[in-house]
Amino acid sequence: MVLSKSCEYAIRASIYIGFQSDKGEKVGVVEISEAIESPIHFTGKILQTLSRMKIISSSKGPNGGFFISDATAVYLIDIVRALDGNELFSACVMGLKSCSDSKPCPMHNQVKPIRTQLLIEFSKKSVYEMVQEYKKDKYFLK
Amino acid sequence: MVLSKSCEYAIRASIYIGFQSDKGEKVGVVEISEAIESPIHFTGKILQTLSRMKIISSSKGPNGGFFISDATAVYLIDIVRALDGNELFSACVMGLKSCSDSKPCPMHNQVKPIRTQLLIEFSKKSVYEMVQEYKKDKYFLK
DNA sequence: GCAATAAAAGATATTTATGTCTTTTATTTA
DNA sequence: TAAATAAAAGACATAAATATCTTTTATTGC
Repeated sequence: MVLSKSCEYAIRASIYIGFQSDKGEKVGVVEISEAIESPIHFTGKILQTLSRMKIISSSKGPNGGFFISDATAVYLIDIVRALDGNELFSACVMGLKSCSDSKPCPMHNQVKPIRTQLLIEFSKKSVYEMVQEYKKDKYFLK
Repeated sequence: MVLSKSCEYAIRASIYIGFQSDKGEKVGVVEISEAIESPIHFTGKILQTLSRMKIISSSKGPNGGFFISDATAVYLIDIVRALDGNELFSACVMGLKSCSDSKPCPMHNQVKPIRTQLLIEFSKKSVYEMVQEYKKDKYFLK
């Protein structure tokens, strides 16, 4: 798989939170996990991570919940890096310790532009944009 | 990570086996795992899989070992598919069950050409080619 | 202050991937 | 046929990812 399950849930949760924030609403973990079809408690953990990473915000207590103050400022790449780190864009395809630009593995140079492209696409896509598309029913979150 | 550890080891093992086969030699799992710096018994399992999948060949008994009869006929994509399946090229980035060409997730259309490109590169690279580069000391196997 | 709410945090469980060890089977050579 | 060799197969162990459950902390409204 390209991204971990945690990361997949994180992306979907961020979109749903962004969608609710767009309406001025905060949203709790139960509603989120129902909306994106993910395990509740596991989702809670992921939201904690996203919160610590300042990707989403949260408030406790009644009328509390998760929200995103500025979805135009959060990009897909931020979520991916927060959950899965940068490996996808940097680790050698063959798992070689010795692989580098100066001693490249057989796939190094072929994979490099592909990764760059993936990084570019992930960097271009904001949560805001994904929320707008979601509002237009262009896709589901499960 | 892009590929599983099993798959990384499988690629490196295949190259080393191809390298030995090129010299007309069969090679055992102990030598392979030393050459590619991988856990011996785990490597044994992976070689069994590659063997079942007809990617490499093996013979038991004295002077037995693993070999590749025609390295020009084995491509990187074959090894990747044998160990990791086709997910890397097909599974939805966000893990959506509903994602498809007609109801694409926000990254579907951006990721599609990238995956196609990765598939093309994996399909172009033969074990033979990787062995030739290895013979020229262009890279290490660990 | 008290009760209710909801996230944060911690402990535990399950599953999957990774790794190890032992036994079995096939082959070769003497 | 017996001994040695090496892969195949099976059982087991460990680590990491995924998932669940319980307790704690912060906040709100009464």
